[in-house]
Amino acid sequence: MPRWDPEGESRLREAALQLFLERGYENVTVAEITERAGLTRRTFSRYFADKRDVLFAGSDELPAVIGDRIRTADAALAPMEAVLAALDAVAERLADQAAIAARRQAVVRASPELQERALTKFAVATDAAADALRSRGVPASTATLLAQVAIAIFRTAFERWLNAPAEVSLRDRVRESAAELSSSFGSQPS
Amino acid sequence: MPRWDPEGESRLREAALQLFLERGYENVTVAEITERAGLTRRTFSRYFADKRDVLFAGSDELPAVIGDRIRTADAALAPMEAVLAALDAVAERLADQAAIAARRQAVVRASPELQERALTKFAVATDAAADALRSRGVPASTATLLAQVAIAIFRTAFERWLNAPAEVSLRDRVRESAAELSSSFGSQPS
DNA sequence: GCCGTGATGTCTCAATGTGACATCACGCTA
DNA sequence: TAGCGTGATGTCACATTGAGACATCACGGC
Repeated sequence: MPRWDPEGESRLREAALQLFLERGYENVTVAEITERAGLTRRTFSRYFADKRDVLFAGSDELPAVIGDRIRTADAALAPMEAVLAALDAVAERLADQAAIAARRQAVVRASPELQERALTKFAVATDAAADALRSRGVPASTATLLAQVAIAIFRTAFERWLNAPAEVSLRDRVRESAAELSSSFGSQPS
Repeated sequence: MPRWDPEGESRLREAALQLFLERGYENVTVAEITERAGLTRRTFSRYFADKRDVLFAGSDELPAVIGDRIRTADAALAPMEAVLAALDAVAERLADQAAIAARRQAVVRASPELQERALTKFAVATDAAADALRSRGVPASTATLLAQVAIAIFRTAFERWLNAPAEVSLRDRVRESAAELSSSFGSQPS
């Protein structure tokens, strides 16, 4: 491959992650990323919609996984049960990604712009879950509510897991968070 | 005021909302907004951090309201109860804003870029609620979880309310959504 | 051995966000 | 009443981004 390596996209992702870690997202220019990757600014735009997207490529499969699992879950399961089962599936997919996830999260945490994009990624997953719930017969706005709550549970679990990946599995963190929320509704003094 | 009316900011907001409704967010340029408002592009940047912000100005007080209410809620209330009480307060603040909110939501719904910013605004409210919960002694990650769920409840309630503002009050929609979620946890077959 | 296809480069432009500095109106003060 | 400082606005310039139009080059199939 004289003119270009076949890994243009992954080289761009890696170069971007490196530069972001070195100098911070806002202090890195697209031209610098492509320069390090040996490509051109125009080429960057062909792989990624915008500068932020270079960090989130690959996270587009999780929403599909969530939707599938919810749809194919045992029909006897209550909606929330089906959602939690789907989160288990996602947790297994991410089980070996702790290292990469931590590196990326460090970058995201330092940049409001990237946090904003991360929220849209969560929103895409939320929409996928909500759609799947509706196909199980859950009313539209109820489905959205449950989906949002599910993603909230997962985000909490994911964060706890990243803080100590070796101690408790992501899967167990999901169950822990769900149980915690459930008990917040159950024990209501007054 | 010969050279400039004192209402520069509000004129910009109104001009922007009009133009967005007329031609869609992406097809409107900052220069056009300022032109309609009788100002300059540079002045726009002094009022709003970026083009999206012109739609969300004024929504910065709600997080403070939420935080205050959670902090000042009866100390005997369970965390989730305190949060729901705070949502009641926000609901009352917005009770008479249905018309404006609907107009703005129409614009946001049509633009992914604006939806992204809307998510950030929700995130700010979430953070405020989480901080307040922590000051009540709720563990950090539990506080974040409950705050996210609270905002999810509110978003659901808000959407239902906008669909029929005259039928059920926003406050009652909040309670309705909360009860719905609670029962999703309560009735778990198998 | 040629050629189409696809990935990449080059050139160009509109739009955005921002820094530096000028300008103008207003209120205060002597 | 004149002058002055302050704050809001305008003017100019620049770096960066995202995208269209077109050229270029390598590879695989015929």
